[in-house]
Amino acid sequence: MASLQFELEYTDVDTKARTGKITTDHGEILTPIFMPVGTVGSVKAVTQKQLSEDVKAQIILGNTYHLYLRPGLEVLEAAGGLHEFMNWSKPILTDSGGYQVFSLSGTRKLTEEGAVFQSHLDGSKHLFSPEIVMDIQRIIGGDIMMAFDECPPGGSEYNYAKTSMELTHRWLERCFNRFNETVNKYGYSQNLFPIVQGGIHRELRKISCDYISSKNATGNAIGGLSVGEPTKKMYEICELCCDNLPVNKPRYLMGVGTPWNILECISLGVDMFDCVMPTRNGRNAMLFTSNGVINIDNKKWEKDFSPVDDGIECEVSNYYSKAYLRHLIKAKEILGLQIASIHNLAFYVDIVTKARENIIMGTFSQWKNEMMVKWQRKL
RNA sequence: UCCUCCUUAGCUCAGUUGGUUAGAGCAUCUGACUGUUAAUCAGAGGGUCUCUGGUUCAAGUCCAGAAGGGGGAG
Repeated sequence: MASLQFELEYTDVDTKARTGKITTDHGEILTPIFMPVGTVGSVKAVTQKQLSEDVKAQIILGNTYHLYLRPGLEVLEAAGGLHEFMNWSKPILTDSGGYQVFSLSGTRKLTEEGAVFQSHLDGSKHLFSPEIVMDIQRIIGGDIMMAFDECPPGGSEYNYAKTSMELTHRWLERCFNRFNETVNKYGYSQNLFPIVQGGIHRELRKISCDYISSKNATGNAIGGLSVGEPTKKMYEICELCCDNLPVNKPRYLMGVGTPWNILECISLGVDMFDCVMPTRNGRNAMLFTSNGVINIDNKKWEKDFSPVDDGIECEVSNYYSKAYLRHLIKAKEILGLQIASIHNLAFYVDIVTKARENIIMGTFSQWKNEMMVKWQRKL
């Protein structure tokens, strides 16, 4: 079984956008790609069949911290890994818990050794060291494992960002050591992606990019963005990172973002995205559509029997009406959450698919501008 | 015909012994949500307290009528 391969295909003439093909033991991924987030082995409100057939997802995420706490490693190992456990035969990427260092900062302690989390489920304490996180991800069995990093808040000043980045780098060394001295458990290869940090400080990001690149990993990630910094800053740092990471390896921008964030960052050279927004905001009645962003909760949709979105190829989006979906959401029916989530995810996947097509056709820049104008128009 | 209870926000209702700008839930509308502790959170608008008189320094609160409605007795 071979490690992940990345084949760079087309590069846009006007921007730094590019298309490519990632090959894993669970199949191919065409880039740019958006990866639905399935934290606990479930993309909330969406079945695996719907993910494949309606959303057309090529790869999904799982989360080390959450899966470790529940169902736990015994169950995951007995199941034969997360693919088997959840019946998902396409690629899986597992986040390391580095984001939880940020999002659960109130219930964890950081040391050189690692992070001690206090479980949000029962209050019990758990050490996440780079080594332990590698071991856990071996058991979960994702095709792509993420390095254990510290994700500092977006506003962190230089000194903190520097200290944090250096810790992340030392942890990275330990991650690779452990990764290299262990093997996969289920017969297919796993890959370890290191993560660039450095906050919003250009010089730190440059240092981090160089260090991360030196690991010669099969793919590289940009972390620590979309965590409170201004959007302009995010783009600036994202561009700097893309410029300083290997050209012939996939670049994964973690946690980003809105559809317009994604198009912008594709134009800067990002290949892979993931974000909770389509599912979480969908559950909160925010719909991303071909005609703009709408709040399906509003009374104005009460008698609008037109499809949720007929501008994308998704049966669910084409089939159900806005009025019906509004009714379901208002009535707090589970089906409403399902339709909203499936639609938003399908829209996200559609956006990156169209981005890919336009890059190949050489019309990316023009198409992107048209989309940007469209999204500013709120229905 | 009599007795009794009710009438406060679009809806369903709280409003202590009469005492600051009359509250809640839902609904409506705004925000927020970016490697998920979130089917969540935050906020705004909206009321001649059914009407007419009266008592009182002061009435959604007390009194008398009227109107509409619920229940009961003939």
